[in-house]
Amino acid sequence: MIDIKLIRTNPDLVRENIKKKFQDKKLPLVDEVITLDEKIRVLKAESDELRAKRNKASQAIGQLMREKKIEEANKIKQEVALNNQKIAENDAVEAQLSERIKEIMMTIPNIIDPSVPVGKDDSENVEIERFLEPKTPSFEVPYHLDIIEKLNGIDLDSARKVAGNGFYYLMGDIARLHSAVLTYARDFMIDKGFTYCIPPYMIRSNVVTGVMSFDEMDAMMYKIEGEDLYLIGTSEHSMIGKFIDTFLDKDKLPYTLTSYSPCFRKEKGAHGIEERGIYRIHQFEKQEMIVVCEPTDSKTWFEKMWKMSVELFTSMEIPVRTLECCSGDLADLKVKSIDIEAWSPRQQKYFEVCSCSNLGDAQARRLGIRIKGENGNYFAHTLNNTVVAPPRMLIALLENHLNEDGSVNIPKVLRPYMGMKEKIEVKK
RNA sequence: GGAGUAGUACUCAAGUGGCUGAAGAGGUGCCCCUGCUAAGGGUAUAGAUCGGGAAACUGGUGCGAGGGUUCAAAUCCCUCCUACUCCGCCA
Repeated sequence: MIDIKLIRTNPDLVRENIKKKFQDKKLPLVDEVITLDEKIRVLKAESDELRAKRNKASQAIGQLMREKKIEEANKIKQEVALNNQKIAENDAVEAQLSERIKEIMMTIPNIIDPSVPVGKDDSENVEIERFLEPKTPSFEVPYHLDIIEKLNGIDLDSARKVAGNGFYYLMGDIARLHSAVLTYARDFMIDKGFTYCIPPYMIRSNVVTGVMSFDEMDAMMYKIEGEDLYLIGTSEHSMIGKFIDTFLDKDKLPYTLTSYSPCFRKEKGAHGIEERGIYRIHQFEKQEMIVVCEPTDSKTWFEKMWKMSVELFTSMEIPVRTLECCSGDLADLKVKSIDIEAWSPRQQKYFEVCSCSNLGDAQARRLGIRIKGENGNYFAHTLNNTVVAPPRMLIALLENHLNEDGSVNIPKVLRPYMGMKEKIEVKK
């Protein structure tokens, strides 16, 4: 959500930005919101004046009542009643206008960073840099489910019976590896100076509507029956919710948090063949990082954050590349975003495992996250990035460390979390 | 889950319909007096947010949140949230 003042003072910048994002349909909205904004301000001024009149009249009535001049008071009462009718009418129109303005403002995209490449969709995202040499094993790498099954690491049949499609039992060493990745990633982030946090896994509806649109909510969130509670789709929901409608102390910034949570998603809609197994599921676990900082620091944090992801993955000996989101593929709230993609030896291509985003002040404006400044308050900048999201990242791990006999090598950094085991062996 | 009490500005706190956008105190800023491990006196300072104005300034909203009653609500009514105490239940 951008500042409506920006539209008042620099509508061309906003229009340019919309064009860069190939959302030309939205161009008329700029003019509409300008007109509505003018209308509502005129109306407000009128209402304010009427209210001022009423306040004065009410005071006068009080004065007269004290002096027991009841009749005079009653006369003024009648006038005020008329006044109030007009106020009520104005209020109704005002509510309508402001709702439409809000609706529009929610859809007008955030101003993207000048460094963001212009492009229509994800096909025009730009590869930035590769880290570690992508491997091409001499043998055929099976689908991740087959790798895991051969290691007795998963029971989908029982899961389907117990909870339905989209759930899993991870078993034995695979389950342990899953936890090891999370624990290692947690410690990695703590070493980077982030504060570890376990947030609520359910949130109230007012937080949900604060962090996403109705359509997103409908497509993703599970509601608890009979309660005003939803299961979180990512800990970002709880973590950003932590800051809704708050004033932050300048000297406590930046907030650098790394949170663990299970994530629950409905995942409505059809899924492709490549999304079988544990790629897209209703329940998974994730370590996340978020930063709330001074506006002047967000660019620096953005660079630091995606580099942390790269470092984390390369430390587990998984080749990755960074891919910059082009203007058209960038979500409306984002200023800039970089995906980290891990190498899949089976598919001989990279696939997304992390997404690092700088939201500028758009999210903070929408949620009322402000910093107390010496000369007035201003909105903070917010950023978020995946640390690791197993089981998905497990796919990358297993494929990259697979041996021809079906066993999987455990990267050195994970061994302390795996009882110093070096390998997960195929069970006979 | 049941019963009770409470939620006012940076903090504590007064306030049961108009004279309260908020007494009083603490805190903080400045000044004075005094002088030694202190204290006293004076004075200033009220947040947030949306408007108008070049500015001085000025209008609206605002007393946990949202509704309602009224010419007028911190004050009365309803719903919700939070905290505390007691009871019940339970990892």
